[in-house]
Amino acid sequence: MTTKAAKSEDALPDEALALGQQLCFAVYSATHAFNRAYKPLLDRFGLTYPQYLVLLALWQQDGMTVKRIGVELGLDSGTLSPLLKRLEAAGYVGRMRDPADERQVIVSLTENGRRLKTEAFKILAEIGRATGCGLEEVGELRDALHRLTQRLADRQVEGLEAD
Amino acid sequence: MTTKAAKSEDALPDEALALGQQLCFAVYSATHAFNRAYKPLLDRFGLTYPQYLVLLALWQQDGMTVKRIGVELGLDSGTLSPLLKRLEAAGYVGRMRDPADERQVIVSLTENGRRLKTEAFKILAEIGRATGCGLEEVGELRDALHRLTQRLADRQVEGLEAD
DNA sequence: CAAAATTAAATTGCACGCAAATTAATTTTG
DNA sequence: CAAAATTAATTTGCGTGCAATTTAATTTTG
Repeated sequence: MTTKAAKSEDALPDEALALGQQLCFAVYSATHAFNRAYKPLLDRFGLTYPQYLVLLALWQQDGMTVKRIGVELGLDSGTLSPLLKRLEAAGYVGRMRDPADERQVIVSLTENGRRLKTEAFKILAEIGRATGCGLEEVGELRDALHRLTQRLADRQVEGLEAD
Repeated sequence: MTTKAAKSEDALPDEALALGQQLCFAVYSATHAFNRAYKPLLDRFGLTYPQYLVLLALWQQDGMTVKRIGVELGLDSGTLSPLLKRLEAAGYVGRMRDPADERQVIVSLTENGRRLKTEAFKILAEIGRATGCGLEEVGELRDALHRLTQRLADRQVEGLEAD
């Protein structure tokens, strides 16, 4: 025990830094686990998980702008532009400039994209089984994560002026 | 309501597909929120979040092989090799072939890398504040996520033979 | 109303994350 | 013990994510 770091800092024990103790790592790992679980289900349709998220958003509200989709998913145009181009190439969505405001691009489901919605319910059920959680447990965990995300995001906004 | 998809499939209502209802999306969003929260804290050291995870692992157990780090973090060598090369270039770790088994590469903290551990306690405290959760709440959420991750991973392994 | 500021997408550059192929070393086995 | 199989890293290729820049269109202002 030659390294007795941070003893006077916060009285945090060494184990506080252990990976298994970190909430952020638990979230990080769960994200990857979900990605791996979705992959074989989405591969059949040539979709990636983020592309699937875009379709989820469009199934709820078709004809959104790139900007709006970005707000829904928390992604910027730097991520969405090439992703949407691939979704278009795959034949699931179409893109066209809004005649009323040529800056905006409206993304709409194609017939194929709409058809896929039926399959999504099966994917949803499959993933639901894989999580092995009851509906109530899923709901609680989901809400707790939403609250956590919100608090982290709030900090970001405040932090622009604070120390 | 022209699209009445999946009515007979699982009796799942349309809202079941809403982004806000998805546990996977809640996890996905939380991961990004953590990334954004860590970014300004890690930028000062020229570190990315995954690089920071590697350091967390090495602070617990120095001198691990690439393979072993991959097991701890759930990453493969395709991700770790270039990441470790950057950590080495930044002066936080050194890499050398294991003389006893030349296939393996042992990753060790440099003096600089060890020194950074002290800062990590401050980062940890800062993030802890940003989450705005009590220790108990963090612990419960973390454990629930670990259980979820485990169940998803189990499915992956089984799924190799099952339908 | 024209110049300046703002906004929406797209583009560029960099770092994951993963699959697949490659290389080199070790272990298994015939 | 030599050939075959296995293992550990690296490399390559592709799709995110995000910061920063660019381009084009719209809104604000002087």
